[in-house]
Amino acid sequence: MASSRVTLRDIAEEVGVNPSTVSRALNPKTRGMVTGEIARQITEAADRMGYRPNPFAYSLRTNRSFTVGVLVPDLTNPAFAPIIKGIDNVLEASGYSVMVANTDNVAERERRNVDKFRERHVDGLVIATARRHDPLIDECRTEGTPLVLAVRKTTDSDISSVVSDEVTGGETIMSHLAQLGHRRVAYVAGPQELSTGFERHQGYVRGLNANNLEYDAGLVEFCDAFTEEEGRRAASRLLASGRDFTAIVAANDMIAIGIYDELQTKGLVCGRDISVVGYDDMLFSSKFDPPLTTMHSPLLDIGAEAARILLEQIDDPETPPRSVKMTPELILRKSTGKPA
Amino acid sequence: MASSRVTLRDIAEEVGVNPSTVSRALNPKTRGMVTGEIARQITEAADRMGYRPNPFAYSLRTNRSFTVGVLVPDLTNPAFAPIIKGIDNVLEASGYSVMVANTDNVAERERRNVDKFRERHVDGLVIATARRHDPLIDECRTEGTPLVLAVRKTTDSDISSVVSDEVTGGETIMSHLAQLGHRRVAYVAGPQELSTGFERHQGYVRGLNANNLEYDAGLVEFCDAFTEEEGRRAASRLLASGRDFTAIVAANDMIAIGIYDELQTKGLVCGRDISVVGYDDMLFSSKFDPPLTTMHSPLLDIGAEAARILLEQIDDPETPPRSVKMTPELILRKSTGKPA
DNA sequence: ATATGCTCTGCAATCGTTTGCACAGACTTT
DNA sequence: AAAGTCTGTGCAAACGATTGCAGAGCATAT
Repeated sequence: MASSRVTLRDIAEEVGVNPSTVSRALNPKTRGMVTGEIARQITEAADRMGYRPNPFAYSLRTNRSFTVGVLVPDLTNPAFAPIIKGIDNVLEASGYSVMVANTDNVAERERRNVDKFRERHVDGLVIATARRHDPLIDECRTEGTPLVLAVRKTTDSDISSVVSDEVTGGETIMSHLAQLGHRRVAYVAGPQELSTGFERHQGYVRGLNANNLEYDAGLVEFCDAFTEEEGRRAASRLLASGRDFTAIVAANDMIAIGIYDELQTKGLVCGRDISVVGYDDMLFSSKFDPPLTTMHSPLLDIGAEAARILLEQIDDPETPPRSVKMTPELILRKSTGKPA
Repeated sequence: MASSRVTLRDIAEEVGVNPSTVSRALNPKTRGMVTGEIARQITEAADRMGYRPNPFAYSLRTNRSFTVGVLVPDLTNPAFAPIIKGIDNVLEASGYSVMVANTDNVAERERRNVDKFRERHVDGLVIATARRHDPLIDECRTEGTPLVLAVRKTTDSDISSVVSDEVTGGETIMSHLAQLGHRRVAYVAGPQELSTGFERHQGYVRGLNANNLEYDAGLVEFCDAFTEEEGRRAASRLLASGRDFTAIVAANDMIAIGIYDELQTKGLVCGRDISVVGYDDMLFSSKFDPPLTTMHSPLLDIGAEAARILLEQIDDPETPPRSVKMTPELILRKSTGKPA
């Protein structure tokens, strides 16, 4: 009675009709074609016999796999895991399965996995690894499988994406700091080839202007990656520069942690001697020492929305690309205060 | 030149042979059957034309999908994400794709997803949601798809699993505490229907004995889930009991965090007034306030090893079940100290 | 009464592989 | 030289669905 041993043919024999009739009866779209009573018998038999369509046969015939591929730089990074969860939640409800691939930020692995996804004929792709200029994404687009970018987008606007409004996020942070009285705030930027890194930095600059603070190139340091270690090094450079500042804003929470590390080794206490603000509000950022003031990115929602758009696109490939921008929210905690 | 438009038949026509010959030439196992020169021409043509086998056709014929399903309670939980990453790493290298499903600890969702995996004919399953007595797992076993349990296992020993040595882990923690001079240590246990919760508690009891400390039922509180909130409540009960103790060991880091919360609201300072130890050494446990002394669970390795065993089992279904136990490692940080 | 249309079902092809079987030709063996 | 391997290839049948097409049966319109 168990696994998909029972086929359309079995049911057909049971009921005494042709397999094609069974197929039609079981497919909602064609069910109307078959006589009510027969259709009833067929579904009854199918249930009784425990019929489960063979997905390979189905896919071979239709070229649909009810599968989508998800590409992330790091499954274990709290700034990405929620995205996958959001995707999984909506896709599971729609009967899709999600295949994930971890790329550790290496382009070659990204390409390899996208190729694998394509070979497997996934119905769609959600990619969270995009660079602002990304040949891989270009290929994907021209190649034609539905695609939506999550969190990180390309400069290209005619491709679906769902991200958070990074620049106003960055701007808001600056206003918060300005309001507290900070005049000289340093910035530890993320990789500029990523939209997140780029736009958050843009937000910083705008925030400076909006609050009549002047831009000082000596106050911004760039990281090659969104990592603790990079953050620590940047903070170290900042501190060593001898420049004067009362706050540091980080391009994300991971970098902020690195800043925490460096401040601590230098004997500075964050929140009192100097303010620090992060970005993303990733898991446990409220548990750090001190709890981190940060901009909340609605990652779960981003994932869910990306999945929804992808489904639209799968259902109707003619759907024009759609880009949505979620709004982040400032979370005030203990790492910021009035300037010392 | 692009997607899998080119089939065996195309190559066959190009080279002037029968598709079956092409199939044999391209399959390493049967390549020897075909004349060297022809085989060479075939691979050359295949490369040139960009041949990619159609996975659906392959799977339909062979019933192999080169896909494995992974079931976890929570993708975003740092105590699970690394497992998936470990699995993904080894499976990716072997050409498999991994499908993940998030179950949020709800049995019905576990079943639904396992069913889905089966319908999709995954070649194997790794499950990280098992309860000690788990009907779903029993079914899986009798049903026959290769299966390995990760982190959480059933009481059943004839089923492959890879876990960490929880009881000696728990025991070691107690020895550490005893060595510091603690005589009365409380325990906040995890769900007893999970092997982790159960065995870690067992380790606690053994550790008590090993160090000539007596068991006091009033000093152990049970949690219904490995969550911060449950931990907080348990700590609250403990504190309210009026009992005397100088340390609390938590069944995992999440619970430990909850304990931190409660201590803080009660004005107790962890590491000085009272010691706390966690379990798992999940991401950021070194960043908490204070940095958490905890038992490191080699989650990445567990995932990787689970994947390896699964591959063995897939390659040869007759392989007897294998259970491996990884050894955890105590990480000393700031949350433990001499009794106040 | 014939023509026309409509509804339902069956036939058979197809998707792209793999693989058992038959067989042709060459190579041993006696 | 006849008989018996052995090798390499092709043929065709699966695997289990979907779907265009044809036609049977019946009702309606002419």
